[in-house]
Amino acid sequence: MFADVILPVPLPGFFTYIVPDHLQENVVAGIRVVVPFGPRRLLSGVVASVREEHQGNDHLKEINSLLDEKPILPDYMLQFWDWMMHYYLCTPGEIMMAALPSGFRLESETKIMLHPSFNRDMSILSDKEYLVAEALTFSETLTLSEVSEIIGPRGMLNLIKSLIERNVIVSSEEMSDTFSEKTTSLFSLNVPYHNEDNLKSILDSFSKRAYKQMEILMLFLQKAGNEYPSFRITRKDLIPDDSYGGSALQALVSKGIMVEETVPLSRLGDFKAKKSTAELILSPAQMEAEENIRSGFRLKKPVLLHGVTGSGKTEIYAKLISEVISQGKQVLYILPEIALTSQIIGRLRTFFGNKVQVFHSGYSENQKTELWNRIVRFEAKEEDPFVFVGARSALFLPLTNPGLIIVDEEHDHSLKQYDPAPRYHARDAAVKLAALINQPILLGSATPSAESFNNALSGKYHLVPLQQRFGKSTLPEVLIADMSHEMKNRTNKSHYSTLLLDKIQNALDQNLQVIIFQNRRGFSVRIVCETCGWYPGCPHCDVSLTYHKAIHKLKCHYCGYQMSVPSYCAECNSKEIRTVGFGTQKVEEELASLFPKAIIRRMDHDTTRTKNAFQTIIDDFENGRINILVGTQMVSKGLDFSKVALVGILDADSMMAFPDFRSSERCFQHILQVSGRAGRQEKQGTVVIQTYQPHHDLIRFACNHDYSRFFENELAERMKFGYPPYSRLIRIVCKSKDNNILAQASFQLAREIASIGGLKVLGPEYPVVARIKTEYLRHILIKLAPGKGYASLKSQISQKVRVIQASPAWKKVKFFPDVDPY
DNA sequence: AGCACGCCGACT
DNA sequence: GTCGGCGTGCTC
Repeated sequence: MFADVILPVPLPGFFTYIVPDHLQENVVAGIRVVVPFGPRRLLSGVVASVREEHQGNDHLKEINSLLDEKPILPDYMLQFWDWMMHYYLCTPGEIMMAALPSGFRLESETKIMLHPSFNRDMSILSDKEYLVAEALTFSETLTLSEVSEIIGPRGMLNLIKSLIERNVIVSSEEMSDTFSEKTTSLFSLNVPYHNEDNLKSILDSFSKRAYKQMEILMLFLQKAGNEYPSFRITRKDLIPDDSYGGSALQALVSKGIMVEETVPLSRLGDFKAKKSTAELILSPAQMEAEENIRSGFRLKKPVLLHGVTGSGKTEIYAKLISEVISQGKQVLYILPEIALTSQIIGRLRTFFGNKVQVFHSGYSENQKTELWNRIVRFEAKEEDPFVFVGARSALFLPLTNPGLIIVDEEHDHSLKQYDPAPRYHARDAAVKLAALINQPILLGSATPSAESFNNALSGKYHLVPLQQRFGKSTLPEVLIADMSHEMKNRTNKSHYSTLLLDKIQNALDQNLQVIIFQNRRGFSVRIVCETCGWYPGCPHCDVSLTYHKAIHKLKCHYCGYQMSVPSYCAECNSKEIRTVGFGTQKVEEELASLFPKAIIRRMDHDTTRTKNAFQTIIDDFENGRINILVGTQMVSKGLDFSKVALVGILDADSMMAFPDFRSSERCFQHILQVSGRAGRQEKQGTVVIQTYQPHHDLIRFACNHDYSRFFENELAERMKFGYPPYSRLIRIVCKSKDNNILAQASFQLAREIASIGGLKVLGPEYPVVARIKTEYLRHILIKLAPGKGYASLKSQISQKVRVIQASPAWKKVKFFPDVDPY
C-alpha cells in the first residue's frame, strides 16, 4: 500500500510513501505520520489518501511511524485543503503550515550518543571533543542545542562530523514534541493529619514556634470546610496576598504535613456565563431578521445579514448560536481582526461562558495546540467548547460537528490573507467550507462588500436587511465641511473646518465624547526639502521614509530601516527642511492646543503595539476618561461606545484618491463604519466629513446612509470596466533582486499567459511600491471573464508559472500567484 | 523551507 | 593551512 502525504514544505504536490505491512491497518487519511525526507531529516506529515497502486519505478521510502491512532482532521477538512490549494494556487504544504499549530507539526532533532564500540580512550580527543564525550558518559544522549551549550556554537557541526567519522559517537534523528503542558501545584493535607487529634496537636505545637505555618494551616482548613481530607488548592488561591513568598507553605510540605502535587493546567482559561440565553430579548426588527435568516438557511443559501451600524447583529448571532449549541453542534465565528475579538468574546461569554473559545494568531503555539487537542477529542460534553471565535486561521480548526459558520464584518479587507501563501479570503473560503459540510453560513456587515451585495442581488446569497437601529438610537446626522470653501475664506485653523471645531466644542461642553478619524494614507509624515523637493527615501525599498516623532527618526514602513533626521538636503544642501502630511500624532497635538482642557488620546498602530494597549484605550474611552479619541481605521471597527456625540472625518479625499478599483468602496465603507460610532443611545449623533469634493456621489450617498444607491452606482462602474464581481482577478507578483532579469522574466510570463486565451493580461506593471527589502517587484494582473472554466484556466496559468520558474535563465525570479487580490 | 555540498576570501 | 561565507540543487 502507498500513502500520499502532505509535508510542511512549499513544494507542489504530495509525497508518496510505502506503508509498511505492520502499519497497513492504521494508516488512513487525516492521520499524522513520521517520514524520512531528504538525507537526514524526519518530518511529520498528514496522510491525504491511501491507495493500492503506484505507477512509476521511483525509489519510494517507507513511512517511519504513526503519530495518531485516529485522524486529527475530519474528511471534510482534507477536502477543504484540497479545494483551497486548487482555488488559491498554492501547495498543500503551505496550507498545512497555515492550518496546523506548531504543536502538531513535529520536526526531527538530531541527537548524538557514544558509539557502542568506542573504547573510551579520551586521549585521542581534543579539549572540546573531550567535553562532549564526557557529557555523553553522564547523560546518554545530547541534542545539538545541548552540545552547543557545552562547547559553544562555533565549529560545532564540524566537530560532531569528525567524531562520527572516527566512530566515537553516533547520531540519530528523533521527533521532538514542542508542546509543553502547563502545570500548577495543588496542596492538600497529608493523610496522617486527616485524624483530628493529630491535626489538633500539630496546630498546638505551631502556635508557639511556627506562627506563620499555623496561620496557613488554619487558612487551609477554613477554605476547605468539612471537605478538608480531600480538599486541594493552588498556592495562589490559598494565600492570595503571598507576603511570605510561600516559604511557610513549603515548610509544611517538607514536614510532611501537607502534600504538593503537580497537575496539568489548562491554558484556555475558565469563564462563567453571567446570563441565561433566555434573557436574550430581541426587538421586533431583530426577530424578523432572525426569522428571515432561518428561511435563508432552509433555502441552503449563504445568508447576508445587512444590518446598519448599531442594529444589534450580535444579539441575533447569540440567539442563533444558542440554538446550534442546544443541538450539540459547534459554531465557528470568524472576525477580521484580533483587536476586535475581545469585545465580541466578552459579549458571547456573558451567555455561553466556557463554551466560547478564542483562536487567533495572537495566541501562543501552546495555547493553539491545547485547543486543537480539545477539539480533536470533542465529545459534545457540557464542559467542551462549542463556539470558536477567531480570525481567518480559525477556519482550519478541525471541528467534528460544526452546525453554523458566521463571518462577521464580511466586507473587511483583512479577511484576505496576503502573505504568506495560502492567500485566501476567509469569507469566500468559509462559504466553500459551509457547502462542504452542508451547514448554514451567515455573513454579516453594515456595509457588505460589492461582491457579496452582487451575490445577494443575483440570488446566490439570501439577503436579510436590518435597517433599524436597536432601541431608541437613530442614525447620525451627516454634515459636510467644504474645505475648498473654508480655505478660500481662510476660516479654517490648519486642518480643521470651523464647522468641525464648533461641533467638537459643543460636544465637550455637554460632556460628550468625540472620535476623530484620520485614515492611514494621511498618516504618514514625511520630510521634504523646501528648496528642491528632495525627500529621504529607503535604500532598500521604493518608498519615502516616514517621520516618527517619538524616536525622532525616519523609518521605512516596509523593511524597518531607520535613520536620523537629516539637517540639510542631500541634493542641494539647503537647510530648509520641513515635515509634510498630517498623521494622527499631529492631529492629537493640534487638538490639544485647540482644546487644552480636553483629554485626548490616540489609537493607531503606534499606541496599540503592546498586548493590552488596545483594550486599555477602549476601557478608558468607555469609562469616560477620554474626551477625544483620535485614530485610524481602528476606531471604526465594531466598537460600541454609548456617549459618542460626534465623529469627525478629517480627510475623506485621500481615501477616495487611491489608485485602485476598490478605493471608492473602501472609502464609503470607512465613512459609514466610523459614522456608525456616533449616537448610540437616544440622542442623535453627528458626523462631520471634511472634503474638497462635497458634491461627489460617494459623499452624497454617505450623507444619506444610502448604501444601496452607492453600490448600485459602484456595481455599474465595475461592470463598465470589467472589474470584480464582473470578472475574476489573479495577480502574479514577480520578485527579484535583479531588475533586468525580473523585467524579462515577467514580460515573458505575461506573454505566455496571454497565449492561453480566454483571459486578459495587464502588465507587467510597476506596483505602487516597486522595491521592497532590496527586491524589485512587478505585478501581472489577469482578468478572467465570467463563465465556466476558471479551474482549467487557473491550472494552465500555474503551469505557465512553473515552466518559467524552471527555466535556468529566470531562476533568480520568484513568482507568487494571488487569486482574488485585494 | 531546510539541509548538504561545494567553491572562494579572512583568520589562527 | 582551516573556518565559514552563501550560491546551488534536491527532497517521495
